[in-house]
Amino acid sequence: MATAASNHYSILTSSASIVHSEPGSMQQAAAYRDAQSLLQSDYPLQSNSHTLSHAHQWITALSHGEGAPWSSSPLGTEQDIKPAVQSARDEMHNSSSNLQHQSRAPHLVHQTHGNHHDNRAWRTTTAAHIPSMATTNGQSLIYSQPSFSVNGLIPSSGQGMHHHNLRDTHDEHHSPHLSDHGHPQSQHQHQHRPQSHHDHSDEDTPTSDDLEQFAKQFKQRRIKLGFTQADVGLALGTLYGNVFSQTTICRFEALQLSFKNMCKLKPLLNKWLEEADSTSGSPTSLDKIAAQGRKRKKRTSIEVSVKGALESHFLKCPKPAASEIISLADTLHLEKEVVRVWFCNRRQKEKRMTPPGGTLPGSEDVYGDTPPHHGVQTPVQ
DNA sequence: ATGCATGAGAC
DNA sequence: TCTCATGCATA
Repeated sequence: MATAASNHYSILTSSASIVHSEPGSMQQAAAYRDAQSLLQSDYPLQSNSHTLSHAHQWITALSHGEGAPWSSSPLGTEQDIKPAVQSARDEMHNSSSNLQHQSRAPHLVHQTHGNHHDNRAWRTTTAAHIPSMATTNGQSLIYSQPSFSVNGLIPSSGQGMHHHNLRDTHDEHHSPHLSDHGHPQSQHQHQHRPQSHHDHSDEDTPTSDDLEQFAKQFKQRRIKLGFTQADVGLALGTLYGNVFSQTTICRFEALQLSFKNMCKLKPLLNKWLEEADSTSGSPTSLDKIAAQGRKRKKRTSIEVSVKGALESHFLKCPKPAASEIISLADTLHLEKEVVRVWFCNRRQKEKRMTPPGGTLPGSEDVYGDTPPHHGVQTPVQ
């Protein structure tokens, strides 16, 4: 208890903290129980009436908001609209995606009309040509890259050493190559392309199905090849100059990133898969970079009860005003900053493709619906 | 695997 | 001050 109040900054000198991410992780978050887990798994503390009403709210939002504003905005405000609209958009986005997944039959959902509300990152241009990969997939979607040495993958044996661009001092900014496509979010990565190019079947915005499929396949292969999530993250660094952490790879596999982010990472991971596949057989030596000391606020652990309080506030008001945050912080005996960040993270969580949470087995039929599609149940080990 | 945190960029 | 991408630290 009394967390937060006494946090200090720890100067850590620890080294290589992440070297193990067991290849045998067998928890596959059942992908689409969205609303389910979203409403339940997080805070079972709340009453059902609460959760249900929340869900209902979403449904309402959806029914009247078919033509999502962000679905057709060509350029400019593709990221966010306005605070007011924003929240509405949030809910709509979620509800729509949730509902979509719930009510849909195995596949065939996208296409049909060029506008599925699920998106905000994939600009509805056309999502009707992708299924080809979703079903058979594999690596038909690799785009030609200059040419990267494989040592990004297999730093080991014959290679000796490689230069990994340290990500430790990440405060500088990610990496040189990122500037390639501008900046992460609001820019335009490569999404303003009408269709001038063809050949690559890859850059097309994938559908949520595509992403799900790919993520699964990716994980399988990765495991089969004996790489950890951390390995992949590092390999991407050597291949592309963008190092990613175990966390990010993990979230990708679990579809816990935003659509946009998923779309951005997919090509990279796909490329990695290709490389890894072609060079499978070679040994892998893990060469981890020890973290350098860096100041970082100690992670505040918020008590369960306090979390519950925050959560209920969130349900009422996902975007509390500064003053509200302050009073809340005061009430809960937390730092204002902690509360603020909590809400930010909470909102962000709402926007993920698939909410985290174990999705309790057995209690999922609340919506009379069921999981899932993909007729190919690949045992993800 | 995930919770809390950081920082850049957009309002 | 928010969003968004990302990751250290930790459960």
